[in-house]
Amino acid sequence: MPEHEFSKYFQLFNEIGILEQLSRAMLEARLPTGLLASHFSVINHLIRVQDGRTPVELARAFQVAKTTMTHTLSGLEKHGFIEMRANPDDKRSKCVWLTDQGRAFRQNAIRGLEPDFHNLLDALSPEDIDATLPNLTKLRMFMDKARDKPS
Amino acid sequence: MPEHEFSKYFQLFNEIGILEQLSRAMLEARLPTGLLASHFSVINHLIRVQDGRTPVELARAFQVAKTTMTHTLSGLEKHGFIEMRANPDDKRSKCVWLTDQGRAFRQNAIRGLEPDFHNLLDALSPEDIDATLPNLTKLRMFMDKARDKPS
DNA sequence: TGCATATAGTACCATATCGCACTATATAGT
DNA sequence: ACTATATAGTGCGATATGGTACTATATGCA
Repeated sequence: MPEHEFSKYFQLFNEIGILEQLSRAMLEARLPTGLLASHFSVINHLIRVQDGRTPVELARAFQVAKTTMTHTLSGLEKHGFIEMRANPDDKRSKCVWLTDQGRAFRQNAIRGLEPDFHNLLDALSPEDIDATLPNLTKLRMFMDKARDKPS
Repeated sequence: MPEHEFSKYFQLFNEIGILEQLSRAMLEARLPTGLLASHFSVINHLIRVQDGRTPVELARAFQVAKTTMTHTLSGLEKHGFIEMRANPDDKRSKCVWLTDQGRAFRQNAIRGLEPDFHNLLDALSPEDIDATLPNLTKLRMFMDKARDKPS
């Protein structure tokens, strides 16, 4: 692979890394003290795919260690945003259910982000996003699929 | 801001977050045990902007806490990849200098990434990157500029 | 010059994340 | 049914990162 081509992928991942940091900071600035992007992401995921997921399913979805997910969930439970109930299908397992407060937490965070996103209209139009997002999705799906294969 | 527009920004940052995690894992798989993406990034930055930077300059460049950078640098020093020398212009301060081993560490990591990037050709062509990268750069520069302003 | 304030680096503590090991339960093969 | 193996969740220890407070030095201003 020629240097100039290598460099393009390198730059792409570099921008992605910086943007991740900036966007995480933007989100966390809108969250109550003690709550992080990881907490929001889990709640948001439970809304999207329906709650009742098990901790292991969530850990896989976010590609974090099981123990990390246990820790994140215990924080969410302490805030009353989720409830852990027994899994009727598997006595080893539990299911995670959203509470009304958990749903409200998500709504408030999203409402808080709206002015931030509004500001971004000056930097990147919705049409720009339309031109960008499909490529990122394509790359993400490929890397996601490839992640467990041998190198 | 209408919901479908809000949703575009939301999806964009979601993809960015997932891609950051996947690409970090890809990089770290190519690094020697005990070395993380943060270590590589600092060495890489020192190559790009010339070494001799101070820890505070590096912390600002990566937007991490000063203490985090101290910790990362101490790891790099332990591996013999950098040297910390007194700053002749400021007795409070130090300068970070690359060693030959530090430069070799970067070269090896980059060489290791080449097959990974090669595989990505199937997912995202260099032309796709050309269509994507400028938008990401635009967004990153805007957010970077906005990050210290009041909301 | 002298003093107030700002900055660089670090020690210390809190928390997030991860890997390992363990228990309880589930699943597969006989 | 029995046994071997796999899986779910958690306790524990290690490390990465961030915040606070401190010391030494720099800078700005009277």
